[in-house]
Amino acid sequence: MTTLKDISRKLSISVTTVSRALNGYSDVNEETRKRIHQAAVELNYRPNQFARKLVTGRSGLAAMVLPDDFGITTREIWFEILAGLSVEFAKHDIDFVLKVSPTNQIINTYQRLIERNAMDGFVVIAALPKDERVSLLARNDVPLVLHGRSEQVVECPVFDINNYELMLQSMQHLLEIGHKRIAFIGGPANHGFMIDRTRAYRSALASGGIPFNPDYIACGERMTEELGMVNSIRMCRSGGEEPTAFVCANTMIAKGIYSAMQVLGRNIPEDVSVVAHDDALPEYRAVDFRPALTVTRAPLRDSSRPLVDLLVRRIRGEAVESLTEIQEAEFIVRASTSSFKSIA
Amino acid sequence: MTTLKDISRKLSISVTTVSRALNGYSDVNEETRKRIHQAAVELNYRPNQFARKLVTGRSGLAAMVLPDDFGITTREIWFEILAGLSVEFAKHDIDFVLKVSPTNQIINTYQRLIERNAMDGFVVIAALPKDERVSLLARNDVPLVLHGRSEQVVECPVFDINNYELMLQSMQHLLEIGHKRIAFIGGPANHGFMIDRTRAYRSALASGGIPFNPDYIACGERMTEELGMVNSIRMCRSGGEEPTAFVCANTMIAKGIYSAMQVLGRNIPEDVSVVAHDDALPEYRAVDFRPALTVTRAPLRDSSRPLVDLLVRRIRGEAVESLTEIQEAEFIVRASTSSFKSIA
DNA sequence: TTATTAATCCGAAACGTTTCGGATCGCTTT
DNA sequence: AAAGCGATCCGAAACGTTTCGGATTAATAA
Repeated sequence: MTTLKDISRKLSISVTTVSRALNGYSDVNEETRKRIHQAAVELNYRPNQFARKLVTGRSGLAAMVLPDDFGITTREIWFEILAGLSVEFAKHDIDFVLKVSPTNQIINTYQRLIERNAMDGFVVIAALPKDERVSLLARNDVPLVLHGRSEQVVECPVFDINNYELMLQSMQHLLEIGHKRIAFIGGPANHGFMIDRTRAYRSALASGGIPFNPDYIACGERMTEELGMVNSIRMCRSGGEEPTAFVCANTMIAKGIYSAMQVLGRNIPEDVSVVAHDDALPEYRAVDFRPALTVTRAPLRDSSRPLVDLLVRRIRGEAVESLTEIQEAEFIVRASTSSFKSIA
Repeated sequence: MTTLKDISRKLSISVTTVSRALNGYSDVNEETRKRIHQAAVELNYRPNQFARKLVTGRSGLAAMVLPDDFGITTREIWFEILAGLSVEFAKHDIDFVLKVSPTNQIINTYQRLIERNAMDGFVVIAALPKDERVSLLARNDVPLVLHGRSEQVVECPVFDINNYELMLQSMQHLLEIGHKRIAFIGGPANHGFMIDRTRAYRSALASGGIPFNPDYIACGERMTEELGMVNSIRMCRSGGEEPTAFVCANTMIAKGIYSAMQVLGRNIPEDVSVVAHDDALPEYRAVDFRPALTVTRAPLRDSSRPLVDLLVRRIRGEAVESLTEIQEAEFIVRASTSSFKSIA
């Protein structure tokens, strides 16, 4: 392995200057900088990360820790996130380490990692309103970026999609085309994105002059096909008035509703309209639904870059105030929604 | 952060002795070792990984690099593997780093990682007969463990399931209950596990006195439901004699066949038997198939521990010869196979 | 002419560990 | 009494970087 000293020897230039040349300091002559760079590529020099860490305190490592029961969603989704983060971090020369921990020991795992002081930063997914992970990291001055918003006033960079707005769009669309009995099937009620969307759901109802009906809202720990299936069936069979439209927190839930409607002999969109939020997973393409699914679309893949950018800027010491990014979703009307005609 | 020097100062003992005490060397008095340990926990001492790496050459990091098109299988499966590896490595105090790389740049990615010299070892999944990744790593003396067997005589630890044997078991079962037209739907033909299974497939046919029919074998790049669906339909519609049994490389393919048979109006197991190999993914439980699926079972999760054990032992310098582990699959007969009665 | 300044360079210390090569001391052998 | 030995400890160097605080030189300003 070639070191700074090797380059220094070859060129009869001090190690200091070699280091400063390679790190782009201004107090080295352009001419010698060129020679040094050339020698560096000739000798195939790679800085030793560990020597560097020892003196700078940076490790070139960022981590994410996930629960071994995979929390709110499925393996595919987690993998989608992981893959995106890995390639984005690589662009910044940061290695991405994955920690899977028993669900009830997540906090301990963070604690140990913090003590070891081996990570430059963390990405924290699926924010809770009062998130213990966030407060622990922040308290220890460990950089983190949060996906989803947390109620805490704690200072940390945040990336999120505009959950309130996208729910509003879906609702307004359904209201405009005449729906009055609109159900919402979503994820765990305590998560930030669900709070925002529920707020938007109720506010849209209110502005449409429609009273809120608690039977028309369903929350589940895991946003899967099954959740969509059982809840839509339950709502349609409860004896009261059936919903004429469903808003789903993701496309998997929508898929479950599609199956349920088939079983119940209802047609989409003639009998019931369906709208979903679409993370744009390759496995669940909204355009491939039959009928094609109307969605608010915000590809999960697109969140990787802002997440790592924010984290990297935080690690570099940028002020937290400037490190917030909210992404708008795109509203795409397809064939799964149509105006409601009372068949009375 | 507390360092060796802090402990040394507090106890008026040299840094050397503190280090040697903590690392379990024999030339330190039991009495002082106790005092040192106690001071270490009191001060909440954690060794600085980077200082250690600088002198020992070990980093406490292991990596896996995967293609961004997710190669032969699905995201769920990759995630299952990743999660298992992460928790197993953690037991050895090794951080698991995930690298996702464009498929055509995999080798470059390895190259860079090797040059940086920042990883203690790699786990390489889905062995090819002549695996460039393996030869590159081995040539550079970087420890690796291989999942699946590679033809190369290169020295590296290997973990695999006994693909030849499990295929033999499936085939013998089908032959015993009278099947003669047995199809095999599997993954990419160039992968080690497919070579082994195809060999077993043909050898079982031969020992049953049945000629090999190339129309009864189908290989695909990705072992998905779709693959099972289109190939089983194709085989049943090709005009020749339909297969009476299918052997599938995994349960997803089997699921595809189930759908196909339903579409074609064939009943399982009355008209056609189905056997699959089962990686025991929680999402595709063979017992939940209707009818329940006969399988050779070898949970993917169970491979994590042997994989990291082998790698860790290799990193510690154990001789490669002793580092091979082949796991047998369990054969479980369920309702998807029944004896073939010619309806002539 | 002398003092100032800008442009370049460099020596040495520091980061926290491990490890090599002794040193010390009290006992046992000769 | 001298030599040898085992148990226990330690000083100092080394790993490869970064960075602080100058040093040198030549050009510019006074």
